[in-house]
Amino acid sequence: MDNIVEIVLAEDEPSLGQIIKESLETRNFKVHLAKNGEEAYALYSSISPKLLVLDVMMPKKDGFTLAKEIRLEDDTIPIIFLTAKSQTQDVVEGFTIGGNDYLKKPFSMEELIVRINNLLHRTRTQQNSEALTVGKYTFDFPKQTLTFEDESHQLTHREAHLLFHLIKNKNQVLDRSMILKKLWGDDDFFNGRSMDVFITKLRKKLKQDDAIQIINVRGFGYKLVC
Amino acid sequence: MDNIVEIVLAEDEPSLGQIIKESLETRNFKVHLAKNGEEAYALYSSISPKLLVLDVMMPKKDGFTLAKEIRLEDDTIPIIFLTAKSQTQDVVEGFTIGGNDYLKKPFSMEELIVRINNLLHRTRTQQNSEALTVGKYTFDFPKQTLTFEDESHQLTHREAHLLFHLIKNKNQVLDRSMILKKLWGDDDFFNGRSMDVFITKLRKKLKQDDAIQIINVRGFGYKLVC
DNA sequence: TGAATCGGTTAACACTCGTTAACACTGGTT
DNA sequence: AACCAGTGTTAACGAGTGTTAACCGATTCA
Repeated sequence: MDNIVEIVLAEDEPSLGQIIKESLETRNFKVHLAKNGEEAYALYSSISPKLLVLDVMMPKKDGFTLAKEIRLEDDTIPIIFLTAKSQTQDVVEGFTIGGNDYLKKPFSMEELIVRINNLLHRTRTQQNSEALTVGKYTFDFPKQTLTFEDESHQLTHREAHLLFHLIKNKNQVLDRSMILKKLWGDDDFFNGRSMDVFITKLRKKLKQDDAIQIINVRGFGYKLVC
Repeated sequence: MDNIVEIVLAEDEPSLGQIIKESLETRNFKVHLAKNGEEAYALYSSISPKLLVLDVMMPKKDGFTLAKEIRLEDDTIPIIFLTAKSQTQDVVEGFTIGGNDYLKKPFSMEELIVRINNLLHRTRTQQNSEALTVGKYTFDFPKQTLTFEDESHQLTHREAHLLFHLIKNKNQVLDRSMILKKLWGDDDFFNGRSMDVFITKLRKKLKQDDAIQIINVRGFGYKLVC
């Protein structure tokens, strides 16, 4: 019932990052520290944390940009921005809709912890384990199982993630390079070919319901229709 | 040693009461059915059951009132309330302190049985240890026992620690090298293989509930889902 | 029409993990 | 001391997973 809460913290200033991490860990949070936006995204994808704390100004990918990407996938996960004094108020406030909040630097650890607990309690009521459906299939993402009538198949991690995004964007074109960056971390030739292989695998596993198709849009990406 | 557990069930809707009674009796509980609060109190007094299952809305005496009276005499006996949808969350939760729990109608028999077993097991081990639950299992970390229905198994030290962390991070990926450092002190090749062996052992011991799975995330770690 | 490119598919490969069993170590018993 | 049971580590093999390579058809555009 009382799981340890995992948090991804993105802060490019190493010593500050370390201090925050340690402070939060004394409060029984499990903190994964990233030193830029890209790292934070990778951690977010692999760990599925309960909450994100993002410095706004970071190399590689700033906090706002990162938050926008994450909101495409999950529009409930709480995000707390750490903003410098120079950030103008209205820009920051634009981002505090949804499950967001922000803290101006410098801040006290207590303030941060209070906000984290507020946001966590606000969302504790809803759970994320809803079964997704594709045609006559049922797909349980956390369990990585794909069920057709009474037969369940276990999917691999990659297959499950790819299918998850296809379903989330059902009947829309899923951008090739976006999905590559999301799942593989980088859009290069080999990763692209690798993804094509997984599309083939998913097509095989989904062909029991021939209303389902994964259509290629040459040069753009794939679209799951059903 | 393990006498048959006696339960008093108070439910004013006769057919539902009968169904619950019969279901529980297939699980080797002896169930005494009352059709209102007063009857239930009489049964409680004469039988001294190990546990009570009380519908909240009943004629003559409602479940909460009855529970308050019983608590005057015995403040440890586990009580499970059956609540209708209309009951507000906070009123119900106010009663879940002490040895209480509640179930919202409609519920599955499985849910009820899991809660009964949890509560029975918790009182057997008294306050010193809070029982963790995984699916239909109950796990007592300090005692290193894993219980499924009425069968308890002793876990070894390593098994128990590993399971503990998996449960604490339920539905999240448990980082391979982090758990190795925590339990083995070092992340090297042999320790890694050793951990894999223990994962196998835990899977075997958890396979009586096939809703529970320990999923591998290649390169990252393991995730317990249920 | 022909060249270039993209994607579909299969198979080979490297690597990680699953599983079983043998082994070593510990502490307790006879 | 010899024995034993329980626990955890190491070894070995096989299966599973994901990447790379290779070949081919399809599409696009000059």
